[in-house]
Amino acid sequence: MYNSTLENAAYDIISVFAKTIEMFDLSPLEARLFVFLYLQEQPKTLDEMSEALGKSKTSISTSIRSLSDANFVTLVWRKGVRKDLYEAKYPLFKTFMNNYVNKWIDASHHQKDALEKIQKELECLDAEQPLEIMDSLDEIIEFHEQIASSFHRLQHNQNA
Amino acid sequence: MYNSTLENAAYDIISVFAKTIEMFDLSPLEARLFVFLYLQEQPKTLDEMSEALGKSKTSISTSIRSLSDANFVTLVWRKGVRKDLYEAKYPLFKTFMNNYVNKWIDASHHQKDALEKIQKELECLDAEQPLEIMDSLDEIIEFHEQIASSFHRLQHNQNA
DNA sequence: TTTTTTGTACAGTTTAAACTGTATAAAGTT
DNA sequence: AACTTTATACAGTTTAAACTGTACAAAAAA
Repeated sequence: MYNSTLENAAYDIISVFAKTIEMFDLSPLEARLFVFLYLQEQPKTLDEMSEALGKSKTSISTSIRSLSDANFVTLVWRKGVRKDLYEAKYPLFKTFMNNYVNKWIDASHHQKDALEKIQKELECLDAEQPLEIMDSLDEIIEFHEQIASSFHRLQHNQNA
Repeated sequence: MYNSTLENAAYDIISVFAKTIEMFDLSPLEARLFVFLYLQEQPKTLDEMSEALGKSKTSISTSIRSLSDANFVTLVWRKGVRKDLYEAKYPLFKTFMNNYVNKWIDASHHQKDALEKIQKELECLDAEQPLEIMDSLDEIIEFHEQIASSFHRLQHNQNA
């Protein structure tokens, strides 16, 4: 009875916290998986995660790979243990916020470049008549600069 | 030929810019729709948007409603015109960043409340043995506080 | 080398999201 | 009041995402 309440609490924490983690652009399973690992004392194997979350091993494998690629979890070696062991990266805030902010900055730079390329092509056209679209394009490019600089600032303030 | 190049440019701008707008949690159609309106001088009707984007009127109707609910577009009245006319909200950055930051702040507060409720319930249990999960829960709650305060700061710095 | 263990590729299934077309209610026009 | 016009509710279809199970390749154990 006591344990059951405790397990319920763990389950509730996973459910709530996973919702937050999803906001960092992780799929529901990736989010649950990360949170599960975060709450565990010891690194876990694919089979343990599969068992604990009630999902197929394949599903866990693909999800844990995404998490690993994004650097939210790390593979851990233990002598004598053949299976892959994964654990959640620490600390929470730095790990997620850095990743997230970088994604925004990279994306806004990339998009801005694409827009400036279009802008150059438009300038090469008949420059006589003033094109309203050029003004919009300026605004849109500035919008991307504002995004980049905002998230840049967020990254700096992060430790404050 | 000239017009065609210009139209291509407009199409490219819509495609690129819409990708950015999608990052603010808008669906692909919602994003294209907003960008289309943004590039137009005059407010547009459902039929015009449907025609321009090659989507059904129903689809436009539901998407424009979402945009309107989120305050990214506004209904405009013109005397003599019976159809609903929509235009994009200005300015870009303020409109989207405010909305986005508020979504994060609201969500992190809401999630934090849910976690603190779980925390209280856990405290009411047998408080004798130190539960590791309580420590994790503290960290997780702090994580939510850090999210809220970061985005709060982002909102303030926004005008700088 | 043969056998076992472990992670992942791949094909197929289930589930959910996006979209369409018809029907209808509400409002405008005659 | 009868007739149009316009937006949306709803049911059904298409498209994409999530997930599963079998099969297999790489590595370890025998």
